[in-house]
Amino acid sequence: MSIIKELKNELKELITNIGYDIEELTFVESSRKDLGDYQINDAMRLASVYHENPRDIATKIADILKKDSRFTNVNIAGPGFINLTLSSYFLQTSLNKILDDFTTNIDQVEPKKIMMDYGGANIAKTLHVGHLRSANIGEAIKRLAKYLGHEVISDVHFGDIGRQSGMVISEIKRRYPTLDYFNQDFNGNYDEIDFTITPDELGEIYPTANIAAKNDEARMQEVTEITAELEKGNKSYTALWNKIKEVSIEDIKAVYQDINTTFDLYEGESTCYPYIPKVIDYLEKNHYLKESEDAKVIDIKEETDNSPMPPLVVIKSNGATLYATRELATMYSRIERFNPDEIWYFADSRQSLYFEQVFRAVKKTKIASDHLKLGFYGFGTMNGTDGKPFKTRDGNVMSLKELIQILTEETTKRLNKERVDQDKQEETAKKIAISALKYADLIPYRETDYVFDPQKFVSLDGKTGPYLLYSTIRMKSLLYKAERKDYAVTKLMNKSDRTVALELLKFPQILTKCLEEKSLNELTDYIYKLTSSYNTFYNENRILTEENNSLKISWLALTFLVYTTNKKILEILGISLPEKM
RNA sequence: AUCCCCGUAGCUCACCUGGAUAGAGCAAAAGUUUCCUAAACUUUAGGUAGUAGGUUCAAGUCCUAUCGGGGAUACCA
Repeated sequence: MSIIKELKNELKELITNIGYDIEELTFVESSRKDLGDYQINDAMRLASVYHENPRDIATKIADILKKDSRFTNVNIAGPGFINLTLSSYFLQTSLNKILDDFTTNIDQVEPKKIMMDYGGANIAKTLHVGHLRSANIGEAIKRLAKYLGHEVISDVHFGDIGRQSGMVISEIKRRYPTLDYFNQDFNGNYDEIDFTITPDELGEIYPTANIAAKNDEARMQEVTEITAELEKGNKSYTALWNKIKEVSIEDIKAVYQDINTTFDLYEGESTCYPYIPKVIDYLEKNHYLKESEDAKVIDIKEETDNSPMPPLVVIKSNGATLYATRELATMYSRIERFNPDEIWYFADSRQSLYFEQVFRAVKKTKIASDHLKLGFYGFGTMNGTDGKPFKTRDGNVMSLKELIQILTEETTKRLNKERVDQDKQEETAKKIAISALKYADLIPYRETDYVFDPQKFVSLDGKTGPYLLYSTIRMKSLLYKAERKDYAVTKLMNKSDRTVALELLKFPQILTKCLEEKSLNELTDYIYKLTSSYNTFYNENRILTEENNSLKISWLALTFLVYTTNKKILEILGISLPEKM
C-alpha cells in the first residue's frame, strides 16, 4: 500500500479512537502551502454530526497529531482546517522505501478480468484525428489497469461490415469494371484474382463513393444491394472485401503502432456473424423480440424513465441485421469465449444513448448476467479552431498520417543534430512529434469537447510532450554522468528539493483516480507538475559538483525517483522516450 | 419538443468527495547561459467563473430559473 494511503488510514483510526466516527477521512494536499503540506477538513463536518464547536474538535485531533513524530507544525486555521507538515525524517524514510521498492508507491486494485473495446477504426476508411481520443485514452487506460493489477483483453472491434463495404465495392466496380469480381461468367477461384490497391487510393475511395451515393438515388440503391449481398455471403464480393480488408488492416495497424496503440484482438464486427443466428434464435424463443413498425425490437423502457427511451431495433423491417444486432452477438461471443467480469467501451459521447439501450437489452434478455459490469466511457468531440469538427482546407478530415508528418517536420527542424546520432534522427523526430500529439490529446478531461489546433503544436514549448521527453532525458543523462548508484536520501535542503519529494508521494493517488475516472487528465497534469518542480530544483542546484556527499547522493536519489516515475507515466500514456534529443 | 453535455484569463484547458487567497500552458512584457542538454529557468501583467436566485459554517462545484453553444432522440455506424 502507498505511503500516503497508509498514513490516511492510520489518521482515520486515530480520530475514531478519540470518539469521532468518520466514514472517509479528507486528507489532501493543503491548499495553503504556507500552513502545511497536507490538510484534514473533517472537523467542520464532524461538528454538525456531534453538535460541537468545529475548532474544539480540530484542537482535539491536532493535539494527538502534535505528539506524532511524523508531523511538524500541526496548526488549525479558519473554521477548523487542520494543516500539517511532514517531518524531514518521515519524508526521507518514505523516499528511501520507494527507492528500495518502487511498488510501495502504487495502490494495487482488486484484480478483475476486463474486456476493453476502443479504437473504433473502420475498414477502408482513413484513420483520422477523430480516432485519436479513443486510441490514446483506451490504450492508456488499458496500460494503467494492467499496471494496477487487472487482467485486460483489448479488442479494436473494426467496423468491417456495413454500408461502407457497399460504398467501396461500388466505387471499385466503377474504376475497375473489368475485374473478374464483377464478371458474371467467372468460374475460377475468387481468392486467386490478381488485384491490389494502395492504402492511399483506398483512403480516397470511400469519401468519393459517399458523395456520389448521396447525390444519386440509383447509386445508393446499388450500394444497399451490394451490402445486402455481401452480408448474405456473396462469394465474389466477399473475396474482394477480404482483399480490401487485408490492405486496410495492415495500413491501420501501422498507424496505430505509430501512436503506440496495440490490441490483444484485432477482431471486427463481422467476427460475431456465426453468433447472430444463435442470438436471434435465443431472443425469439424467450419472447424478447417484439414486432413494431415491421421491425423486431427489444423494449427497454423502465418505469423510472423520465425521458423517452426508444426500443432497440434488432432486425430491420426488411429482415436485415444492423449495428445493434452485431453488438448483441459480439457481447454474447465475448461472454462465451472470455467470461469477463467487466466490459468497458470507449467511444464518442454521442453514442451514449445507444450504449444505454444495448446495456439494458443485454441485461433484460439475460445475455449478460447481473454480475457482468458494463461501462460506457464517452469522450468529447474534437473540433477545429472554428468550433466545428476538425477539417483540412479541402473539406476532408485530416488523416493521422498527415498530422504526424506535419509534426515530424517541425520536430526535425529543432532536433539537436550534434547530440543525436545521424541514424537515429528520423526516428527521434518522429517520437518527439508523437509525444506532442499524444500528450496534448490526453490533457483535457475525457468528456470535454476540445479544440484541436495544429498551430498549438508548432511551438513545442511549455506543457507539451517534448518538454517531458527533454526533461526526462536530461535526468537520465545526469544519472549516467554521476557514475554512481548509491542513491539514498539522507539530507535535503528543504527548498525546491522538498517540493519534488512531496510531489513524488502523490503518484499513487493520481493513478487510482485516473483509473476510476477513465481519464488521463490528472496524470498528464501530474507528470507536468512533477517534472517542472524537478526542473526548478535542477536549475537552482549543481548536482554533479555538489561537495556535500549526503546532499549529492540524496539529490541523485531524487533524480532517480523522478526519472523512474516519469518513465513509468510515459509508458502508461503510450509515449516512447528517445535516447537523446 | 424532450433529454444529455458545455459556458472559468485574449486563446486552449485544469480545479480532486462542496473547503481557505480559482490554477497551468500559449500569446504579451522583462530577465537568466565561463557551469549537469536553454525544447530549460525566474519575474510581471491578465478573473464579477454566462446571468439571476436558492441550499450551506463554506458554492466554479449542489438545486431552480434563464440566456448562449454543442449533441442525442427506433430500422446509419
